[in-house]
Amino acid sequence: MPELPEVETVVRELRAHGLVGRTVAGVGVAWPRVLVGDTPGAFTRKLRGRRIEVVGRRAKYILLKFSGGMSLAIHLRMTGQLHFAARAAPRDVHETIWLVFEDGEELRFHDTRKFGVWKAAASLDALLPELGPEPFDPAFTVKVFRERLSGQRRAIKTLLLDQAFLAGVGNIYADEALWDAKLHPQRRADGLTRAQAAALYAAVRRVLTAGIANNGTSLGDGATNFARLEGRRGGNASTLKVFRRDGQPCPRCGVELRRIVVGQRGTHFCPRCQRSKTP
DNA sequence: ATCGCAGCCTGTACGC
DNA sequence: TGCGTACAGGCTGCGA
Repeated sequence: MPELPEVETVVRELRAHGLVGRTVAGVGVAWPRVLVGDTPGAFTRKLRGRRIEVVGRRAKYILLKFSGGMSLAIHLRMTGQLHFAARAAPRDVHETIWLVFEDGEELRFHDTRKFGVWKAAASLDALLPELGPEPFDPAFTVKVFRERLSGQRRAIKTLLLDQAFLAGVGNIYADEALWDAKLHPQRRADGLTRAQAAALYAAVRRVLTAGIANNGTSLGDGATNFARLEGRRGGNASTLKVFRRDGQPCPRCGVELRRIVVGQRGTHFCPRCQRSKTP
């Protein structure tokens, strides 16, 4: 569920809570598969005794850099949530892994669907898959975006969701950006005009910026929705124009919004504003 | 290169 | 109310 704005929100809150400077005294693992490729023992040996020096983000990964050149990547996937707790506080059944700090507090990972992943390694290359540019990297200009689009025959929405093409965009913000740019989700990516590519570039940044400003998007109120640190909810849902609003009127033209499937993902758009599949 | 599908899990919403 | 089914914001691996 979490996309770039949601992960960025969590990262900022981790910093604000004072995660930097903590030293790992131990690791608790209730669901070993969260570690993918490491046993709990091997994982613990990588982190124990190390101090957290930097808390950052790359794509949808939370990155913790530790003393001695070790890094930890956390991917929240669909339902991952982080929260701090006193060591003695009771554990929820959905808590799959936690760091124990020397000060007695714990950073706990609550993950209902258990898709989330924690991975530790000395190099970022070993930690992260191939990832496209960060949408807010100054080097990621509209020119770069256009160059990356060329030769891409896939549907534009599929491309926006491809983390190797562009990092951080997920289903919500892809739909919102395409509506903003007035582009049909199934348009062939290399068929966009110069102006359309520029509009999409701006739209992606605009919807992500709004998402961050509103601390992410939380929908509904079940246990499977995005929550910020400590279970707080993001406020961006009220700004969404099309996502999961099929059947309701388009905020721009009033026509009923529709839902289709593109690349096996639910896709929401306005059949009037976002018209042609082909230029 | 690109596509579709299964799989990883559990909770929620909806139809009957 | 209960039960079955579809669906979910992510990603990977596989075969075609």
